[in-house]
Amino acid sequence: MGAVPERDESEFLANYDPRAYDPVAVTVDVVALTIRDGALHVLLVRRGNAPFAGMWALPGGFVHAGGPVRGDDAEDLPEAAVRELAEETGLSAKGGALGRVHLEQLGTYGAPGRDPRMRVISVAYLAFAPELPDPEAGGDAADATWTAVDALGLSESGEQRPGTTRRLAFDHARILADGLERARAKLEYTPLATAFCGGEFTIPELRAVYEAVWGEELHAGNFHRKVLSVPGFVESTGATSDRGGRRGGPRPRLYRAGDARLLHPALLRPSREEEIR
Amino acid sequence: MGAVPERDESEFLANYDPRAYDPVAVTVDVVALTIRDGALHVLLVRRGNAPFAGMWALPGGFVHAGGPVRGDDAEDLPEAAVRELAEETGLSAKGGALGRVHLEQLGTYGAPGRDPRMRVISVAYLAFAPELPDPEAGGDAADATWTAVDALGLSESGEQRPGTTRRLAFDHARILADGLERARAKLEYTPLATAFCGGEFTIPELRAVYEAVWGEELHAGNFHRKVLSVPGFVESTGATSDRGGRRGGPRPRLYRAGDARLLHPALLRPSREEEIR
DNA sequence: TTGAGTTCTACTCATGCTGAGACTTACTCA
DNA sequence: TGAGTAAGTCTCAGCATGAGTAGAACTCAA
Repeated sequence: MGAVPERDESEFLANYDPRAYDPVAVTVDVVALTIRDGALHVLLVRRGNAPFAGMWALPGGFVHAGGPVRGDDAEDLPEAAVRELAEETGLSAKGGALGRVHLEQLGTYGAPGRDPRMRVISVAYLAFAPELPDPEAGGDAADATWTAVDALGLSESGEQRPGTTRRLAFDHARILADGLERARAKLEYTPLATAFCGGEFTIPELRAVYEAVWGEELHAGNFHRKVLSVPGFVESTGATSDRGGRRGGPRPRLYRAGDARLLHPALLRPSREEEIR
Repeated sequence: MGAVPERDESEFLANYDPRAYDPVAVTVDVVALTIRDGALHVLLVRRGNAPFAGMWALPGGFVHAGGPVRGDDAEDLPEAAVRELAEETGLSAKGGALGRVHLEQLGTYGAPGRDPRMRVISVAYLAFAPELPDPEAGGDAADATWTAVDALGLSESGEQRPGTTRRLAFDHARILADGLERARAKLEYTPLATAFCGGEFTIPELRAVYEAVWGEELHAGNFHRKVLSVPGFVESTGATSDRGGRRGGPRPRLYRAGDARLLHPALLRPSREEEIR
């Protein structure tokens, strides 16, 4: 990063042969999450090509490395993640529906044998999106849909329970489980729940995000107090929603995301005794 | 992960040519941290070969992919991290000094141009170690030492301040900065500070770990109360240290790590107002 | 040997955050 | 129009925290 190579490195580089090593491929896979109908959904594509043709998978694909074969189109890892998301779903990357998604690196999965073709190292990304239009399949994907996470029968250990109809290819069940756990944790100490909402939202809508991701009901009054008391979490627009709740109740006020990057104090999920040991 | 390939995949795999893509290399780099003389130290090696020969770097190297060139020695990513750590430092991996280190994945760095040789994707690991013997250089390393983190002049943005003598190769300053921030955060909500101590330790020793990593003095009384009140953080051995503090004071009692995996409630670092916005 | 200085451990107290519940008000739907 | 629902505010008890005090045990130097 800004460091200057030594003098005699040019000679070294001229004689360097990358083909002297065993080949490895690098892919990106994206765990894209959104809230639909009050439930957490993940974007899945149906694989059109081998391996695992016909099974469901996270959107993703090979990183453009840049080099002699395909030309000098080297792309950075987050770029590759956005490109794959756009290609396989038909959603437009810049300014379009994907413009406002939060994207962060989740982890890298590289166990030998996880891809039958060759040694593949997959860098997984996690995306939080407000409600997006239905995707259109493209690229390698035969189909692409938002799928309710609950319908995938994921256990905490990263496997799908027997009897689940929509089975995931590769080690994507493990990656998705890790992504969900990361999302649950991030809601505690960052304001990223607002990334699931549109530009303006109500506190009950924000609470619905927490309830969908954590799978738990929260105390409405305490949640309200907490959100307003954490500095920079939300800021008031002064406006009021034009409708009350679905089944009655007064019209909630509208807020937008504040400028905080961390919630302090954090908004901890209730009772996680099981996870502590 | 347990999924069975479809019937006609064998034909597909027989015709698959991994060389049809631009070559990418995958490396692992390790941010190995320990406490020496009350200060946080990181393991650095002096590069013996180009690129960046003579500069300091995190221990690391290429992952053995397995395949036709080098033989079927495919290794998983954490394995590669432990192997590189052992090779470049002379510390023995299994049962030896490296036997009790905590290892976790930190993140993956793959910007085009970060390595002048070719497109290199580096998977970084973070290791927490109790006080280890001085390393012996090996492998590609011309030298290997524990270096005080404070001496590297790292800014929060992941760059070295001008005037720092020991300059880091590649984007290793960025990786190290990310590793330090991860370590600081992990001490808050996990009992991993105990991984910096030996098998038995005193509460003042544990406090010294927190103070070294956070760079802040803690209130001794409150720290003591907190550590003992969090369930599963430490358990008593019943024994007492055979010496008081360096400059006086009663002999502290000895504890060992408990069975908790998360601290609840967390042990938050004081006053981070700056980091919130 | 003694005394000054240090530190472990335990305690107190004020403050602030949290969970649980009650209550008022405003809205939807039948 | 009335029953049911939910937003927003409030109260109260319990717990965790930060800050300070105090006693006892130890090291080190005079």
